[in-house]
Parts: sequence; C-alpha cells; structure tokens
Amino acid sequence: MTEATGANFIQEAVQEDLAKGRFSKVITRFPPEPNGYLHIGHAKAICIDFGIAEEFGGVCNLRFDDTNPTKEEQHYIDAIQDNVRWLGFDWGDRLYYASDYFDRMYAWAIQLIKDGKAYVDDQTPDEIRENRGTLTEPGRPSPYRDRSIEENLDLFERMQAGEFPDGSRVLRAKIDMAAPNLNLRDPVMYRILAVPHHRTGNRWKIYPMYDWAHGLEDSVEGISHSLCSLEFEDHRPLYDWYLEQLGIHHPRQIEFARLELEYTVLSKRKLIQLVEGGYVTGWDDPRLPTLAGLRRRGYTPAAIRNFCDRIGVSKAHSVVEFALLEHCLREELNKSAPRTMAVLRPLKVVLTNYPEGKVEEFEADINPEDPSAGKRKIPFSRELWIEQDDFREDPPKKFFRLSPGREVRLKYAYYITCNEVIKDPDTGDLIELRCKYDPETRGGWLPGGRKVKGTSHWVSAPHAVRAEFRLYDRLFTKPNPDEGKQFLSNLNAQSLESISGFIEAGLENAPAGNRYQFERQGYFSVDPVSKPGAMAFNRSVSLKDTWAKIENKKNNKNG
RNA sequence: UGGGGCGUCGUCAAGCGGUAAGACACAGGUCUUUGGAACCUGCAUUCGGAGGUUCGAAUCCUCCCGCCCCAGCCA
Repeated sequence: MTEATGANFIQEAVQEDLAKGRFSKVITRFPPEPNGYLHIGHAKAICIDFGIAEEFGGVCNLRFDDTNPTKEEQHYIDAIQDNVRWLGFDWGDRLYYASDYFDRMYAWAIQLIKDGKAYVDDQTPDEIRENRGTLTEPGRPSPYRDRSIEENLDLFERMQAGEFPDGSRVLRAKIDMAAPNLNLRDPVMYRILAVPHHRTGNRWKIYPMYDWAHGLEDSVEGISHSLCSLEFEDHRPLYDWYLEQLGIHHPRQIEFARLELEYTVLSKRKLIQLVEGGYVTGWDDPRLPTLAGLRRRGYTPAAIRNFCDRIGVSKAHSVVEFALLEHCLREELNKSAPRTMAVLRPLKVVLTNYPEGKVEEFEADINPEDPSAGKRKIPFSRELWIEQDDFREDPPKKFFRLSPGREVRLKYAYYITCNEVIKDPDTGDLIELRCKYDPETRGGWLPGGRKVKGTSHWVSAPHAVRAEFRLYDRLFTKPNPDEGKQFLSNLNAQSLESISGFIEAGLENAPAGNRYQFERQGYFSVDPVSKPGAMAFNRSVSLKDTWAKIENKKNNKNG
C-alpha cells in the first residue's frame, strides 16, 4: 500500500508497542461526530485508522461520538456509514455509539466523586471562564471545589434527575487549577442538557464532555491505539489522567497532522456555511471536498485512497497541492475509463465532397490503454460537429489544429482540409466550416503518405445527442481561502460552468455514476440527475493540456 | 515573557551519526490516429539560523528565529 519508504511514526509506535508487549492486539477506531458530512480530511483519518489496523492484523471500529445531542442528527449517521463503506472500508459488526456507554460513564463519574476527584460546580459559565485564568496566569479554585462527597453525589444525581435547569451546574474533575496546560484546570465532565438524544431519547439530562467520554469509549472497546489529529495533543494528559484514576484499560493516543488542501476548506463549520448559505447546491455538490461531493464529481474510492497514501503521515502542518489529488484520479481513470468523443462547444463542419445521405461506420478503441476493453462503432456523415477550440481562423504559431487551408485528422475517420469559413453577415460570428475530406485517408490514416499534425475529435451531427456538461473549477480563488477577510469573499464565482454540446450516440442511456474519458478533453461522469434524453455530465478532471500551457505562456509574455 | 507541537526541493515526504529516497509539480526530449498516456533526462553541495561535540552531523548538545494549537458547559 505505502510507497517503498520507511514506516511512518505511527507504524513505528505500533510496532514498538507490539514488540514490547504493551498491547497484544491492534484495535483502532474511527470516531466521527454525526454533526456533518465526511470530507477528504476524514478520508485521511479513515485510511490511517483502518490502515493501521489492517496492517497489523487488527480491527478498526466505527464509533459515533454522539455526546452532544444539540448538534447531532441521524441522517448524518447514515451518510457517514455510506461514505466509509463507499471509500472501501469495513467495520464488520463493530458499529458502536458513545451513547451506548452513557450508563458506564455515569457509574465511573460516581466513582471519581467518591474518590474525591470530581465535584459539582454551581458557577455560571462566565464565572468558570473567569476563574480558569489565562495562558500566563493560574486559575482560581471554584468556591464549590471542596464540597463534601455526599453533597457532590446528591447534586450529581439530581442533575441527572432533571432537577436543575440547563447550564446551572456541571460536574468537574478536581485536578489542578494552576496547571500550565489549561485542559487540566478542573475540566468539565458533564453538563446539563435537557435535550432529547437521537438514540437515547429523554433518558439523559446530562451529557458527557469529549475529554471525559472519549477515553472511556476507547477503553470500553479495548482500543490499543487511539489515533487523532494534532489539536488533541494538549488533551492527552487529561485522556491519560481519567484512565489512570479509574484504573481501566488504557489505550495509547497518538496524534497526526490533519490534511489541508489548497483552494478549498476542510472544516465542518465552513462546509456547513457553504451548504446552508446556498453557496453550493448541497453536501454532494461536486465542487465540495466532501466524500459525497467527490463521489458525485466522479472521483473513485481507489483514487482517494491512493491520494491518502501518497500524502503520507506526519506531524508537520501541511497544505497539499490540488494537483496531486487530480493526478491520482487521472492515473486510475486513464487505465479504466472507456473513451468516447464528445464535443463540448460545437462548431459545424460540412464536408462538401462527401455524398449527402451517406453514413459510414468507423471502429474505435474503447480504451487504447486496455485492448481487452474492445472496440466500438462510430457513425460518420457529411455534417459533423467539432470543437470550437480546434479551429482558428488566424492560427498562432505552434497551433496545429484546423484553420483555413490546413489539413487535420478527424480521429478514426478522415483527413479534412478547411476551404471556407461561413460567418453570420451581421454579427461576423462563425457559423460553420466548409471542408473537403480525402477518401484515401479512410480510418484516419494515409499509408506511406503525408502526415498531419493535428487530430480532432468529432461527432456526426445527425447522430449526435445533445447533452449538458458541467465544467468545474476550484471553489476558491486563493490557495488559502482564509487569506484576507472572510473565506466566503474568496469564493470563485466561476467555479461552475454549464454548457450544452453533443455526445457520441450510444451514451444517451449511460447510467448515473459511469465514468468516461471524453477524448482530448477529460474525464466525465454521469450525474445522478441525468435521464435519457437529458444527459448531464460532470467533468471530474480535465486531461493535461499542453497547448493551453503554451498559449498561457505566450499570453503572459505579451500581456 | 504559560503549556504543547512543528520547521529537509515549488508542494507532500524519507532520513534515526557515515556523507540528502520517492511522489506530485516544473523543464527538456523520445514516441504517439488523444498537444492525453507511456518512456528518458534534468531538478536540495544542502537540511530555519548561529555556535559546539565528532574523523564525520539533517541526524547529538546549546542558544536564537519562524509557524501552528490551547483560555467551549464543541469535538
């Protein structure tokens, strides 16, 4: 799976733990909170969590960290499972919920209270914050810090009994208000939240905080390695503290750097803003880095997994270039995607010396990279559509496509030469090209004869099928969307261009999700809204375009 | 000027005291019925900086600089 490099630091740590007998079996977990959709950053975490388990012959649990009912919803749970499965990972029968452990957590909380290690605090949220101190000043103990165990027990039970209003009291661990690590300044374990939970209903009036809950969840499941992102590094002492006080199974937490990608955002908060603010069409908008979006865009699970593999695992903050993700998709689709010709921006071509009404069929490779894919038949006739970009009335240097007097090859068909350019007499707009074909070049080849530099794709006008093409560009105009004011101000207004053109006959019934290479254009997948007669294709990624590069260079020089 | 992390090519990232892997990107070339793909070549005398230890340092020590995270009853 990994390139031929050494093990990453997590693999090394796991190896060492196994060698030293700290753990006998590797059990990891992927613990999403069901309050949003998974994105490619989660894909990295999933690949690491499941990947480490698989590599060491262990298992990985899927566990919903559903400790905050004010934000979590069942439909997110469904979508997340769907996404993880789609990515290609299997949690077997090990689907767990933090909420399933609420009873045990409660009992453990009682234990801590009895041990004098937790207390009920009546301070307001503001008071707690003020007394927490600052980065440089120690906190001050709560006036309720030294309540008797009996009183704490009584109050805590009444918190859960629903006797107190939301936010009026919390249970706190009694650790150290002067700790330089703020997480250790008597962290909150439980808050009162008289909110129904999507799984436990009205059973609980109090809900555990992440730090208290997470280690317990890991412990209950016998997790060996609890892998998470860097921002939890500061929480590890607390994770360890709870487990140590309780004297229960103690997994090892290891932190790695989360993924960042250029020209997009990977934060649930911002993603939610984009979706709910209507800046995109939904969680599966193909411009989004969500798994649902990438899937609809035409990305394959294998390409995403490969990407996650190549970016590596480290603790250094990193922002990965988009080009790598695109490369992974192209690499896979080049080998697997059937070829077809589609004209995105049509320009009419009439072959003046081709008999009217005549139709020929040419044979074309379905995939030149994979001969076993076979051949397909393409109809050819007197009137064709070619790409507007494949003609220039006044061709620049190095442009070797069609222009007046010039000859090019129509792929799989004939050489043609442009003789006449028809324009709208009023607007001067290009209407059609009159060309002559060379009957000697049938199949697109003149054995032993003159060669031609350019090859164009085309479709036969009477046979072509109208279709919609959605061309996507990066969602933001800046590599770092947070640059400047607000990330929303860096949205790319041109991130979606929808155009109408023609597809080869035979594609008009392609099922949603099918992926194709439109020759010389890029990889496209059939959008779920497609219907026979109203096909819509999403451009997953363009082919590399050397000519565009040459032109850009030239323009930059002149401009 | 509290604590926790991180700094190796444009971007990721190996390297674990023996003299800077690989990938993407980029540049040039071969080939080509996709200006695609494939293939070949090039691309860090240098590892945030300065000292030190050593025969030898990206790797060890010291100091300095820069960047990220933490003051939710979010996760």
